[in-house]
Amino acid sequence: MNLSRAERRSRSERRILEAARGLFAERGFERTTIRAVAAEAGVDPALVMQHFGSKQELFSRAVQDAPVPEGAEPGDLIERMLETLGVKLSGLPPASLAMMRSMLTHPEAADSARAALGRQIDQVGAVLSGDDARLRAALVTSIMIGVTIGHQLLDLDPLRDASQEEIDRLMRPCLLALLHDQA
Amino acid sequence: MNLSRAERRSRSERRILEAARGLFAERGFERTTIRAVAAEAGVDPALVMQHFGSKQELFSRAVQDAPVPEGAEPGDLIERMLETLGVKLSGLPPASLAMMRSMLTHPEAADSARAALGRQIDQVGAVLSGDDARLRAALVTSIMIGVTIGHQLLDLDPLRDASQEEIDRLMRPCLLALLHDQA
DNA sequence: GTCTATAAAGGGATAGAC
DNA sequence: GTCTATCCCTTTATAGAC
Repeated sequence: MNLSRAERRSRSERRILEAARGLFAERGFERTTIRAVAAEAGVDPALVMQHFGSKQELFSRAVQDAPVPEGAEPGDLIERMLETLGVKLSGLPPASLAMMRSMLTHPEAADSARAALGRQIDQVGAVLSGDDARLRAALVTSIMIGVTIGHQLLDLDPLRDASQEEIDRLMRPCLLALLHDQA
Repeated sequence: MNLSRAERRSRSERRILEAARGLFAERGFERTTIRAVAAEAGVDPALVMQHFGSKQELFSRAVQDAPVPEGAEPGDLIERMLETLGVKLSGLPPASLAMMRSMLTHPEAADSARAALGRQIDQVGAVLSGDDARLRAALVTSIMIGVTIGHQLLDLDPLRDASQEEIDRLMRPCLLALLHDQA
């Protein structure tokens, strides 16, 4: 039984996007080639272009679902933060990894990241009180990025070997010190 | 009065290295071209190759002085840490920026960074007590990376606008919570 | 819808003149 | 020591056949 054009098309697209996410996450934008994506997806390089028009567009589409991970709504902010960190340290979605991997070298990725992080900072900042609310929010956000990079992208030994509970336990007072109201 | 060959050579080398550091710091390894380095240094592209043999070698030489910033010797660890952070947030040397900028996408840079960070983690860990000394050291190190990236490479608004004293004041209890002895 | 062929550009590296 | 000229490979992107 044959598939319709549309079915085949969207099936190819999905496979290409998946392959792209994986490679962008692994190698970053510059070192990922259309050819490699096509090979990984088991299709022809020209097909990738046919579907997405350009490498940049492919990147945008592959990454758009999950910019840099957000998800800090009011509530038990710290617990939410740790929860998010937990997600980050276990199974951060490939799209987010791709974003982070590329944000220091690819200008467009940097812009997206800045925008996404800005939103997150605003969200967290809105929950905090004090003149320095946004600054504290920015520091917390940066800290989360640092731990995520150390763990997921640089693969630092002690972080890789640690259980999530341990990291939780150690990071909680640290985040608390930064988020807790103070002059 | 003419300069000797050796003098001219080392003068060129210095200018090339300076230009390379700047561009690697700004754009990362992949997006920095030999041609651009040469233009920035006001020399011929071929001369760059003549001096350094390959782009990779140029990168290594440009970055070797200051891998990822270390400098955490025993003593008042936290104050040292903050001091280092202060340096990072004001005038981190271009070589270190180049290193950080490239460490997520350039495999060789990643290796160097891992090694340098590993040394730093060991140093900090040696000062701490408890089974989780190394893990705490790794977290502190990652935090410093995160704040530095947010400030220097991503240029997050609240961090750019903040004074060093403010950041100091906010980060101190945060680092203290992580470094202070506990079960 | 997918592939072949190829255009077009960019960039690392080399040989040799000056 | 430095520059000119150039090779050659890689990669994105396009045109058109099947």
